[in-house]
Amino acid sequence: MDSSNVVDMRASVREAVEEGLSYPVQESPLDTVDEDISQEAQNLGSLEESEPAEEPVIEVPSNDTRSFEVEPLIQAPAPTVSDDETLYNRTADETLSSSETSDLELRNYQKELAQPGLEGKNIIVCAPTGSGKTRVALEITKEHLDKADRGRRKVVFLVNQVELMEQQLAVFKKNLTGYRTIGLSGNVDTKVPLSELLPKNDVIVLTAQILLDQLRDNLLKIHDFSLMIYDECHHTKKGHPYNNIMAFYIDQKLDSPVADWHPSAIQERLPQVVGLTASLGVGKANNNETAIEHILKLCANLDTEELSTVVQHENEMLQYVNVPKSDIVPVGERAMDPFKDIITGIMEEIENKIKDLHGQHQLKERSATDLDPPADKGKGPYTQWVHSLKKKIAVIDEQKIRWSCFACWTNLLTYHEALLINEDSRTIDALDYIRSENSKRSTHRNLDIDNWLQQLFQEKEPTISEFAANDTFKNPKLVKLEDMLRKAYEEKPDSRGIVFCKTRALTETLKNWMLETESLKALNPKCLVGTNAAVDKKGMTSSQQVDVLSYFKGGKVKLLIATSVAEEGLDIKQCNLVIRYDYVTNEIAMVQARGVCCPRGRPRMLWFPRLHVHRFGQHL
DNA sequence: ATCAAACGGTGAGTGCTCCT
DNA sequence: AGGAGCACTCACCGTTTGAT
Repeated sequence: MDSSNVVDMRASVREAVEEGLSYPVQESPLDTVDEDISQEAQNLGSLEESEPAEEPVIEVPSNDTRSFEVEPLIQAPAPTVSDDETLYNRTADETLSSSETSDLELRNYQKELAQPGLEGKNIIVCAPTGSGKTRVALEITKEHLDKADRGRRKVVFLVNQVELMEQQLAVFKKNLTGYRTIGLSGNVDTKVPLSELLPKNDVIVLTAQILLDQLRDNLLKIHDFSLMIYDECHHTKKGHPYNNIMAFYIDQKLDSPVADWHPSAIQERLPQVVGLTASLGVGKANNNETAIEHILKLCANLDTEELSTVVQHENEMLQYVNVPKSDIVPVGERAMDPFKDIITGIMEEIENKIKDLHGQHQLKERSATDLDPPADKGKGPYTQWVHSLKKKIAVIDEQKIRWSCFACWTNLLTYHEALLINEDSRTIDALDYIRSENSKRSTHRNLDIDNWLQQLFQEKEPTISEFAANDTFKNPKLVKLEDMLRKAYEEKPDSRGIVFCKTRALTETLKNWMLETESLKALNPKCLVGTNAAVDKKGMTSSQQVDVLSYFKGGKVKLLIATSVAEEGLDIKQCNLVIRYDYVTNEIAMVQARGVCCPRGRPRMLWFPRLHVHRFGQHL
């Protein structure tokens, strides 16, 4: 299907929803949200929280749709065996404890969440991570399957990551006795196509892409399933596989005449759709209208009748859900940064050289302004400029000048990257980076320029080295980080922590820094990054990931330094300290990461938001 | 087992238009 | 002139698939 079709479809359904043709989604309760949202907008982070939990609970008497505040209304009293949702651990005692929970009754608030789903409605279950959404989904699945003859009903549980598939499959297998459950993902090496597995199983746990491929190839139809559950359903938008799958659903729905849009008639042909999420998010919205629109869009995409949130038993839920203490720690930049000054000097010389070379070659009318770099090196605009410069150099005809310019350019890029490293990490890391890049550089063309460039650096190298070793110019961010980590682990030596940062390279330099720092060495920090990048680009293989995680659980590694890979889905029970190292993403990740910690001890979120850093600098 | 390619989401920055 | 809003590009991260 053409993607423009998808969009149109979506729009028309949305209109239908809004006009009340199919399901009247009441907007009025949203009014109660207004204050909260505008308040958030003023919040500096403004990501601090975005609880869609405050969304309308349609058809539930909702005179008091309250939000779960991030601010700890109640300090979590730390139940001993926490939630059954986190079954990532597969050690013996963990499995034991989870099997114990399997027979437990649903908690009241979970019953509340499940209720509309049990009635067969299309719902989105919206509750914080750790509240046991999977348990709710299980209950709905069970009820759904129990109601019909064996084999007549098929449930598909969709996830967006391979590891989640394994996690959820384990939960379903353990708790859904009497039914046949199977899991499938791109990583599972099976020659049996999904369409053949389907008749032999009652519940299938899938990564979304698999189902999407089958639908596209016409091997499966939406009505082959009677219940679809979307884990982390806030992804159901734009071109995400979830949304593409729902496009098939909506296709089928629109195929039938409007007169047939009677709930019971629809149920005959279409599966029930259940979404699970901690937070629907508000997209790029920065005001109420667009926020509401975003949420309505998601609801339309998932053909949702009702948003299920906890209202009546909120207090009970708060006992179980982890409400971490969250701090924002403003940190200034280095008061004096000789490294930056020296490197900036070198870069200016190179920039001028490029201008010269370019001038020799280029015709007059080529505007020289293109070659004027932004004043602030080591910042975003400069990144843009450097990369656009590459294109300009590439079109120089004369080979020798092009080569020379290119040599200058690669140096410039290296220095720029080094400044970025210096910003978030140690000067020595930045210096090492320059050194290693320099050693990689080929000089086989024997250009004068290479010597010139090398000399430029070598002249300054001893001075830089000296500064790098000088404690006076330490990065304040690192000083603060060390301080916090040291205190946290002194207070509770058996803590586990995660530091989130933006790039893979930064995870590496932070790890090295910790290993070379006396007070942090003992934590034995390890990096956790995604599997996509090749190993030589600081990527990891999935087996390495598993290793690191098991070390972390076992306590051999007490601190993880991770990119966004650890944000979603990975439930790491023991973790009670989360630090976002100058890394602010979006409100969903925020809510997710909050859920990563367990309620034991005193979980904390600590931010180093860039915004604050800047503000602070100005005020000083 | 490993890698690259294709694809999608996100944030940040740029340049354009429109409005005040 | 200056700001808001929008579409666009880029870099980065993630996933899956398929080839080696």
